Amino acid sequence: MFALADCNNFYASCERVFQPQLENKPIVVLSNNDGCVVARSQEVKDLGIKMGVPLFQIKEQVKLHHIRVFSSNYTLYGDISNRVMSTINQYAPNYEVYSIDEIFIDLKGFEKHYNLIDYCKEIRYVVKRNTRIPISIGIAPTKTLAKVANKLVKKKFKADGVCYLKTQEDVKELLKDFDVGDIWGVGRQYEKLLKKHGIDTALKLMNANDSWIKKNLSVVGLRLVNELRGMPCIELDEVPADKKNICVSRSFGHMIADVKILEESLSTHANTASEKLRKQGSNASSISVFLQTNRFRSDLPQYFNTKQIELPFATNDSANIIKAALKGLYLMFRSGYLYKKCGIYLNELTPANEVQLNLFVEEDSEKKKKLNKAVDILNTKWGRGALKYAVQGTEKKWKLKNECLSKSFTTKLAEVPRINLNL
DNA sequence: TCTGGGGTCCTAGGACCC
DNA sequence: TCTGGGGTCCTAGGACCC
Repeated sequence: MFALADCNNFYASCERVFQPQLENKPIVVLSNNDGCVVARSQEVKDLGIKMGVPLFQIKEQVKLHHIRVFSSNYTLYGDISNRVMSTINQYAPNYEVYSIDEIFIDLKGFEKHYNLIDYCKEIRYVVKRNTRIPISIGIAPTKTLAKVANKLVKKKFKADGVCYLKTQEDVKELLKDFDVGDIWGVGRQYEKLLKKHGIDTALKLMNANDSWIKKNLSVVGLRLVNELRGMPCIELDEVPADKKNICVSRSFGHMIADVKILEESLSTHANTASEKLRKQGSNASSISVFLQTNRFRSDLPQYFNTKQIELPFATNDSANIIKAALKGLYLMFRSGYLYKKCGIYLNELTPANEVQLNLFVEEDSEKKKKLNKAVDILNTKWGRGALKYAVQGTEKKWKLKNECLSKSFTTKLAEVPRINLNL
């Protein structure tokens, strides 16, 4: 038996934690660069504002309904997420943190000692009490059904906050009018295909023909169908696997023509990517970098390019990776364009303790490894970017737009809320 | 004016081997 | 006219997730 706990309107709820005056007020949270809506409070969902719309397209509604607008504050959301997760895992030793606002927990055997609905209601109550974040919980025999149950809480059983698909009859009854496109693993393309063939509900998908599913939706689809039938095919992933690729990219706050500023931006992304690589204890054997103009500006000349650079040996040294990234940049760069975005991928990741020796090139020295370690420790202590490479520059002319950023209430001493007491 | 970022898995098809 | 059979590895592209 699994449960999926999911934070309601997570980013919007985080903004309310230290600003209770926002309770019951419409809130949207924007993507990086204050571009698109990536999170909405219930009030905004009720207004019919869709996920992912660009802010400029809803300017009128924002004004009309006094919608509070926030830039995304991942420092805050990440910290609140950790608090929610650690509260929940006190109730379930086996769990998988699936995303910033979702956690699967293993409830196998719990039904012998507890009423599962009451147990999950208590989790909800304590999470709300400890963190002020409202959550919903779906309980079912497979992860896919737990996802369905979780969605049903929001659609049908909001007041309960918990939905338990206990028997096969419950499942059939509730899947009967559950839209096939709302199932975990059915995206836009599969939804279109399934509906074209008359499979428009979860129940119909559950009863679909196996070989047709395998042929059209591959083994992934077949697994999904079996999960709907109550046959667990997707296990709890308790230890997150090492990343196989690491990507760091950002749009610029303004369009950029100057290669000097591109150097600063790309080397900063290369440095961040190297930090991530060291954090998971891996090396990269090759990187690729990309550079692109603003694809929405059809009035401007467009350019996109990407370059793959083989590293002489597997490394996680920032200096090596920055050097390779810049080499790629010089190969790609063409003057006369206004650029909007660049980024780096680290590929062919291998464990850092298994470096293949190269007969002709000397691999990273102990000295370099110590240097990176020291830099990482200092940046952890004093904040990202406390120590950086000169090529990263100091002006950050390329930096993101985030004009509506709330404070880092829980992670920056200077921004911790103050309370005046008149005793 | 203005349009996000970071991942995974699977399959088909080509290149190559004997 | 007519041209085998079986396998691996790699990559690009397409699907999905948050």
